[in-house]
Amino acid sequence: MTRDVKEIFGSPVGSLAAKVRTLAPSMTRSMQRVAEAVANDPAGCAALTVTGLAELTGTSEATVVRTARLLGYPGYRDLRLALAGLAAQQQSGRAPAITTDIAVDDPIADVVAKLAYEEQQTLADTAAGLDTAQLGAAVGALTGARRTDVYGIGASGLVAQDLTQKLLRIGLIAHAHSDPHLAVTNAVQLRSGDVAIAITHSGSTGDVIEPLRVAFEHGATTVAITGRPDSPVTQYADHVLTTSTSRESELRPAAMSSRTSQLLVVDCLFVGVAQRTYETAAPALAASYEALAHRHRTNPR
Amino acid sequence: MTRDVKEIFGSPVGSLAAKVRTLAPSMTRSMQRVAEAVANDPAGCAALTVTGLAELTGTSEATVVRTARLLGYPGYRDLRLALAGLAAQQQSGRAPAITTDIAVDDPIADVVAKLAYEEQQTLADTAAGLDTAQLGAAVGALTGARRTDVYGIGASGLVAQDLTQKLLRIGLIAHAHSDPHLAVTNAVQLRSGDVAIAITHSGSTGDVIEPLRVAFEHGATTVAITGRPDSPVTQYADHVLTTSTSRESELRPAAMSSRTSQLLVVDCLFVGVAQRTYETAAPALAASYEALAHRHRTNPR
DNA sequence: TCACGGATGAAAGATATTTTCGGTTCGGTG
DNA sequence: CACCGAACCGAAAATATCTTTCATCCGTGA
Repeated sequence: MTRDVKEIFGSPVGSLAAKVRTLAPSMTRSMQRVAEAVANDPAGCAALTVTGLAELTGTSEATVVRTARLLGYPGYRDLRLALAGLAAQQQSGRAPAITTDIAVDDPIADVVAKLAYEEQQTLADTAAGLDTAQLGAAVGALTGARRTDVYGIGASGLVAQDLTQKLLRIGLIAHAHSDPHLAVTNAVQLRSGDVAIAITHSGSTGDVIEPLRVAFEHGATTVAITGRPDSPVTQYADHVLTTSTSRESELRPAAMSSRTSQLLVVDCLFVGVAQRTYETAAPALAASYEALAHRHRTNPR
Repeated sequence: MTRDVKEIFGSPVGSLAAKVRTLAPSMTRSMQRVAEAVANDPAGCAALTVTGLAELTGTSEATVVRTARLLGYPGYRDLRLALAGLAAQQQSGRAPAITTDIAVDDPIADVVAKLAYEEQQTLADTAAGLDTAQLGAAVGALTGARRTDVYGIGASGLVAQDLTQKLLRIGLIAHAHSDPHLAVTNAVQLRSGDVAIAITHSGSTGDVIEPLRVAFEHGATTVAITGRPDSPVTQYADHVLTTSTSRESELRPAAMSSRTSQLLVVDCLFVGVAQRTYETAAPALAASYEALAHRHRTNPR
């Protein structure tokens, strides 16, 4: 046979349409119909069986197989796999382009995509902007602390609790305070060697600044986790950990991205401390996991 | 026009590895072997027939088909097509970034980078795996609810509180419960038209399942947010929202990524509800922002 | 130890793909 | 105009592949 059949299985599939055009002249009428269908709608054809494609093009299975052969595949099965790949590439090629704000009439799928994208963005920004020296210093302070108090209100209060839960798990003594009065009352107890952490996005939440100030004045090592590195809270902070602030919109208040950002910082603190106290932290983590096992119903299998 | 660009043939293609991770715990040993082979080498497996893959993994055809089913495909044939698509994407697109686990002696900068990367991964996986139909249904239920109760314990308890805070801000009546007894006591009060949401990564936390069951039996619409779509909690859930499970390591327990995942789902719920009740939600959001203004010290430049 | 329930694979059954083969069309030819 | 041959085409048989069923096996808990 003089025509040189080039093996394209495993080579870029993007040339399929071109190949169809090249080979079209040497095809019989029915084969052209099949080839055309395949070139026009790879994804759709990938979903069809030989019989289906034969019916769609008004031809027979044999013709479909012959066409597949002509296009360089061992049979229809392999053409179909290649089509699936092509379809996937086309799909992924289309950039989601989710740069716009979330709109009131966005379908739910868009909401998911946009939120996920924005939170990813927030994480990247936070990681990029985080001062590792400050972080390291904060970790150092936590590692040697006699006790640690964490202040946060509203959404930041949950982050404070999250940090506290984690620190407790590795054997540190930590408390979260969201009641301003109790926070101050406790802050008075702190002294050198203790750590106080304030979490506030705006950096100007009085109820959180106040206990930090008291802790600061009593000699505790103070840390601020805030999105505004020039805000009042930093005034009383030995170490400032900056969270990133992303675009906010009406349907996505700042609290949402700041929470993501704060949690990343908190996780970094936790892992940092766990590293430095690995000898005690690892068994403590294992133990707390163990202790909870019986609270879970037997796993179905 | 369908907005689900990730979907081909009804199954998300981009998240296969994530899906394997999510479902792995509920798989039998042999099925895990098959799933692992598929996740490790999509391209290679796409070239194999059922029999071939069965031999490769040392199992039987039946097991391969069962695994394909579990992964959400009608049969092996469709899994194979999806694999071909995945392979094409991987080959053409970016090489999948491989990160190592966080090690005890990683410098702090690496810790930040790895954590941020893994959380981003978790977000992407969650978004890809989230069933928008279920999400939409849950949003619909929340929108018309007389009242909403949210159950969560430990880290999930914080997520429950986060959701509650948000819903309250847009004028819904919502409560978070982390005390199992109080939760059940309150669940008894629920009736048709009310909504109960259980948040549990393992899906088998008895203290969270119990109130959901009670709510379910009293006619409330029930929602489960869990990383195990086949776990006991789903038994009493009208709508199941699946969070993704990422690789966990000693220094990065599962709780960390599950929290990220859960929060994304919660945010989606919130935004969804806010969209549908925009007329009342927007002013409510503005009002709550307004009310807090005086609690912040005047902002310095 | 035994009984039980789920996990597993061998083989039967169903479907899809490939091959075979004979009918049909079409252009050329006597 | 009748005939011939070659290529085209599709129905159906043959084969490969996938799916389902069912008996066995294995681990588990009493």
